[in-house]
Amino acid sequence: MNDARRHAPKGRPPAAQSADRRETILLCAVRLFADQGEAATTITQIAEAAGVTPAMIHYYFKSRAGLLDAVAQECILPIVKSVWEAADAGLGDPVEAVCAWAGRLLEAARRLPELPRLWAREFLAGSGALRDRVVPAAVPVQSHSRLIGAVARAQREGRMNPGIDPVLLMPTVIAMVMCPLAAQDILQKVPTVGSVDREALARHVRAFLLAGLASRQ
Amino acid sequence: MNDARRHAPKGRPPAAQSADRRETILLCAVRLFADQGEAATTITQIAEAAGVTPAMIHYYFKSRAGLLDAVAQECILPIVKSVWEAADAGLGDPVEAVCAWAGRLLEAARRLPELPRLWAREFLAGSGALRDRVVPAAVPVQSHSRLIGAVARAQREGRMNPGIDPVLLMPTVIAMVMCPLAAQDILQKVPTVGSVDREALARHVRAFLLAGLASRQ
Amino acid sequence: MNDARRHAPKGRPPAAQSADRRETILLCAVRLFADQGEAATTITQIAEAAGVTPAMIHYYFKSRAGLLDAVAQECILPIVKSVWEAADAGLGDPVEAVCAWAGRLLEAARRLPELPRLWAREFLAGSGALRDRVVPAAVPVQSHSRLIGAVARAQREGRMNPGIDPVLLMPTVIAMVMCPLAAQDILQKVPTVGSVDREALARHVRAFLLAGLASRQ
Amino acid sequence: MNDARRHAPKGRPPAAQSADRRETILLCAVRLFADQGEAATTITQIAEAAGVTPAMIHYYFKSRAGLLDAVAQECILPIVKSVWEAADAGLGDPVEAVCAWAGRLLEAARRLPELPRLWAREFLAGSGALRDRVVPAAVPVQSHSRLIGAVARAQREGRMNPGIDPVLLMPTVIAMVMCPLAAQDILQKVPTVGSVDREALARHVRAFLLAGLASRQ
DNA sequence: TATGAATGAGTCTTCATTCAT
DNA sequence: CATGAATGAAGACTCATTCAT
Repeated sequence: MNDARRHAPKGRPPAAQSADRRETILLCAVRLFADQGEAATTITQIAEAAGVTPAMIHYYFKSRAGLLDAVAQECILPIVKSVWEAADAGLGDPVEAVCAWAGRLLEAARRLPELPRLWAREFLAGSGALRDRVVPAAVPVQSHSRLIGAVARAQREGRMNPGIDPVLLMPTVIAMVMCPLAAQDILQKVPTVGSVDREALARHVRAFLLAGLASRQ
Repeated sequence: MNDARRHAPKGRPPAAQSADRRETILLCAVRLFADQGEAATTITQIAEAAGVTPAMIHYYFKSRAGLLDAVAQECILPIVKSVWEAADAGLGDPVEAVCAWAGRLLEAARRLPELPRLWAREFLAGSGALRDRVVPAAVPVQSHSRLIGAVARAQREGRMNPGIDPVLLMPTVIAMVMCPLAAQDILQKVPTVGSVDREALARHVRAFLLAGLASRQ
Repeated sequence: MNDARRHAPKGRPPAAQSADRRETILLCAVRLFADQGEAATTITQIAEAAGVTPAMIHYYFKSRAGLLDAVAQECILPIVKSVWEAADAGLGDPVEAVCAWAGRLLEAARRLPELPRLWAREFLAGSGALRDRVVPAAVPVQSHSRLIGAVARAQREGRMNPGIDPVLLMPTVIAMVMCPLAAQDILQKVPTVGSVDREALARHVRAFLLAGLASRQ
Repeated sequence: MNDARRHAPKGRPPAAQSADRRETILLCAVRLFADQGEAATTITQIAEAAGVTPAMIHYYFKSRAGLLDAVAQECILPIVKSVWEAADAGLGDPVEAVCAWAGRLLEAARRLPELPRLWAREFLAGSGALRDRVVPAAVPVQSHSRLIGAVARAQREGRMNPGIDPVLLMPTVIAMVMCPLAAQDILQKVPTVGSVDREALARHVRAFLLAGLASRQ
């Protein structure tokens, strides 16, 4: 039977198959969490979406909590953390730093299209099992504080719009990028809008930030 | 029923008591929905918070669906609709119109402090029993289209920042106002931030909008 | 409706009915635990035996653990503790004290016929959810130590069989009383035996103890 | 199979390895059954204790029932049956016959230390999958009846304590021997007791029986 | 008007068991 | 020989809902 395995000409080896199934389950879970919220999503729904039995999900993840752990650690946190990488670079020009940061947010949303909706439903406000696994590990307080400091300095030196509240800048930028993506299905119903074009959003945000953050004159 | 309450001769008038209890239940429901999400909130939790029995809630609202109807119709929609009132006025100066609109959003969040969190969790993205009762009735497609038109016209006439995407302006403004309020508990953990001051937010948003929407020069 | 209740001529009042049902559930649980062991008994089995739904059991006892708590606290411990009451009296004549103690064991088994089997299955040896709730609260180490001391003294003074190990006396007596009762269904299969007569057991144990504990001569 | 093992030329002979593993599984099963009861023990627990996979256990024993069969047939029944061997010898002096019988019980408990706890939990009372496999095959009704007859005769002839109930003698003796061993962990908590010494128990039981069964004077 | 009692449907979870490899 | 993967059946538990009182 070793031979049978060794000569098997095609078909993915069982290990890969199993890993794939795990991946599929995680992906379906993320999608359903983004659509309905984590609390409203049952293991059975995830199993159906992934084409497996509910018991299979316990086989891979031990429990619902284990699945949430895996979703947070493997699907969400790597993407979210990438947004903050290199966030400390280029603080000499805070406007450009913020624009770069917004660009990384957009890139994250491209890599994980469910991110904007997850962010809105699960992370932005309130409490929840998924939020507890993501938010504490995702907000780099130090980087944020450094940005706030750099903005305040630039304002004192007349290089930035003094009306901007440095403390509210970061949430404002996240909001500008994520909300239109999260609200796609609402915007699609507005006849003049249609689906949100990622390129158009990037241009819009950049134009808004450059004009809004620059010092007058 | 105001009359009934006014003329009630002695003791707590039963009608008023009943109306009060109904009010209390609705309020507690709104709070729990904002904190935990509608899907994660049980009738029993609402009953405990309101100091009544679960059966009482069915007595007043017939069913969970009935409670959601009442929350949407009586607590949320009146506030949300007020944001769009007079939205068509002053479209001659879209920048000022948008600023006024942002001001009405802030006022709505002052009257219903749970609104930003509800908006983030329940209305912005995805699906949900509460969302189905609020969003379709809350987005006035026509007003929105008129605003889009006015902005586009102002851009063609050189009166507004041409980099702004008229279609994305409205979601951007909602996001700027609501997200910092919804994310209060995250922001409070950033040491340099503390609680979000409504006045400061108003100034920040206005400064951002005036600078960001104005045409250069 | 108060009237309706007040004048209701027959039928047990609802409060009593509810308490009865609780009692019935506890009784059925004790019986099944004695027959099959606690670990092998499902909530559904108890519910069926009591003529209620499984959900009803959660309504009364919150959880399986809550049911076990109630069984231990309300059904078992009161009976078990009564065995040790007045155990310190009459230690001047340990033989008589032990006989009296055996009598209280028999009385306990009369009041709770499931006790011998519960004792054998759940309390005597090993581990188990029910045992953890009963044994620690049921063995009065001090009374036992005092008895051991009194026996040793009587042996030194020549008033008791010196071959008896004082430390093993108590387990021996419990065993002599409880095992024949616990093993009724085995003994019934021995043709010459039939069911164990409580009176006969009392006489047998007393005769055995009097002869076995007395000093020779 | 002994041959196969003996002549195996090199390495660990696979057959022996397999037989060892089987043995290990049975041993672990017996231990867990004694500790927790058969009903509370899962195949997975046994597999973990034995260092194999649950599937392995099915491979060796076909099913849970098969494992129970093997435990009963191979681990428990041989030991239990040895207690009754030669039980019919020496019935001329029932007191000595009973003492010898008690000695064989102690010997059985020495060879299978789990026996007292298994006896208490699984065999003494009630019902259970393991009990059904052991008890019917373990109680030799005829030998027991003969002992009962011999005791009654000795009582009529004035050679034994007439207060003893012949029918209850056998359960009494089993109880005296097994209970202190089964209850070791309770007795260890009594400060004056400590662990039960097998030698001391043997002397205690013999002294108790000799004095308790002898006719007065 | 108000509620304690009751329940069916559905959730998460565990377990013995099977099977392809 | 051995096991990782997979599952159906069953367990405890929760919840919205109903109803007699």
